[in-house]
Amino acid sequence: MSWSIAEVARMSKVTSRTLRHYHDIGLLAPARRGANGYRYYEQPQLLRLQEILLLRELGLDLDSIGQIVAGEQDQLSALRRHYGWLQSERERLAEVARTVEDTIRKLEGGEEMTAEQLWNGFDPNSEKARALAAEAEERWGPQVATVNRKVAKWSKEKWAQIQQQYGDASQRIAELMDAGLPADDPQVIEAVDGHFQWLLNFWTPNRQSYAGLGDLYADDPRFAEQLNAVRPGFAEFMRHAMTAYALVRL
Amino acid sequence: MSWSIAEVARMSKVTSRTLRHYHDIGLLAPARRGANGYRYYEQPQLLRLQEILLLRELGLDLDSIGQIVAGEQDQLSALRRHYGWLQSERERLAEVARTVEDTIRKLEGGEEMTAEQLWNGFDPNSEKARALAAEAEERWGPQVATVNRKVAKWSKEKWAQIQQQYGDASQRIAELMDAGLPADDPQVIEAVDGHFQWLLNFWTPNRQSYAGLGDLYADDPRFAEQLNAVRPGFAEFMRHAMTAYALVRL
DNA sequence: CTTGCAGTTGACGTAACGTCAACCTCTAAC
DNA sequence: GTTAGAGGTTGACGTTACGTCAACTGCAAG
Repeated sequence: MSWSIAEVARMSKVTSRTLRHYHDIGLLAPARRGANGYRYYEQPQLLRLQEILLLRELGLDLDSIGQIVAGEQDQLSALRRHYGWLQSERERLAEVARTVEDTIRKLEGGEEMTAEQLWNGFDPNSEKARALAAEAEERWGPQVATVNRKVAKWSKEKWAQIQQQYGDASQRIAELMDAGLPADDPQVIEAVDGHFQWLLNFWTPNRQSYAGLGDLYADDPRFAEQLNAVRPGFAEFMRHAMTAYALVRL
Repeated sequence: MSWSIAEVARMSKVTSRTLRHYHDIGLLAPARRGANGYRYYEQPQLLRLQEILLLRELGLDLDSIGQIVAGEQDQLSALRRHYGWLQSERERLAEVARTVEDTIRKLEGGEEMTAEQLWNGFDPNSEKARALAAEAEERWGPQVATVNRKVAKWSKEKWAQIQQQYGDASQRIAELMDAGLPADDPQVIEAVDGHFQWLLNFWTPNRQSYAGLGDLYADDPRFAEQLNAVRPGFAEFMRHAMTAYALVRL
């Protein structure tokens, strides 16, 4: 039993380009090649591929992976080394983040906040956020209260991250809108998934509620104002895009 | 007043190649070019360079930096976005590290520890480490006790990181030894700096004590055994290299 | 026989430079 | 006046892990 490159790609959720690349760098050669040059893989190659992908998920580079699967390096010591690297990299990022934070504070001291800096409006302590939260609690009940309690405990780091996640998602969607794509274009749907993933930080929508949130975005002037600050007409575009997303994916 | 590319490079601690690169990508053009094609920079360029380097230290990519110094993007919102990215990247690494940790534990369950996995021998709870610590305390007194108390509080992440720092440093030195370089070669000295930096996690040596440690490495059979496991003759090489380092740098 | 999907081999692009190579220019010493 | 040495120039390749064409071939179905 042997499989073609596309079959292997589908089975292992990698692209055929990746498999060709692995062949090029000698990480995973196919079992044989057809007279036409096609690559054919068999059981042992699949097992090796699984091993490779497992190590890849751990963040190891292909070179190290190659040494490990070839038995040239001890897997355990390679992982220990990698673990140490991960820790120091993490610490480095933490230090950089601290410096960035200090810089932001210094800049904030001198400058007033501009509208752009408030583009997302999701500061949990803002008037607007509090008003929305109270209203939401009244309209949707105790679930919202749970969310409110959850997010109140988030650190400023987590807030910054989620804020940026939202910013990135709407930015991507807005760019597709700029490109003239319709709101139900597959690319737009895919980009809306970024918004959906972001929303999962707060609650888990279903088809109805996600589309409903889209309506709220366009109908509630406070939301609409936020969104249209990104691009004129963005709120309406989001409504359609979210509805399309809900239909296709939820 | 104008400066040549090498002068600017020295003043700002970047390479001239970097300055040429920044010119190529339009991030920092020189004030003028001589008839011979030489780049000449003046005050405004230096200021702009300082700004660029400051942002670079914060981990921003050159593209974003370009937009900021060109005034096309708000510095504050760019930094906020970057801060969010740093946090999510940090969290991603933490998750990967956890997975790696789990994998290591699984592997450890099945396999015996090999000599290679113990190459550094710096597990603080090992017999060997305890014996050395007790002896050191007897020989060098209360300073060692302080260090012992300090390291006892380190987390396993920190230990892994420091362990790997040591492993990397000795690996680099050993490779230079393989290449046949003498122990006082500038490249070796530079590599020994990695060992010195690692040692700073424990205590701060001076010229005498660092060279003394080198002697200990070669003379004390317990240390020598560790080191010679990396490469035969490595302990003796380290003694010379550390002595050379102490003379040149300390 | 055509259509269309799936396969092939290049080759370029990505980030931020490091590191040659081959050649030119300046400065100071002999 | 020459020469050595430091410093300048423009390419161009290498790094990571593929994505993304482009141009072409193979194979099965209508």
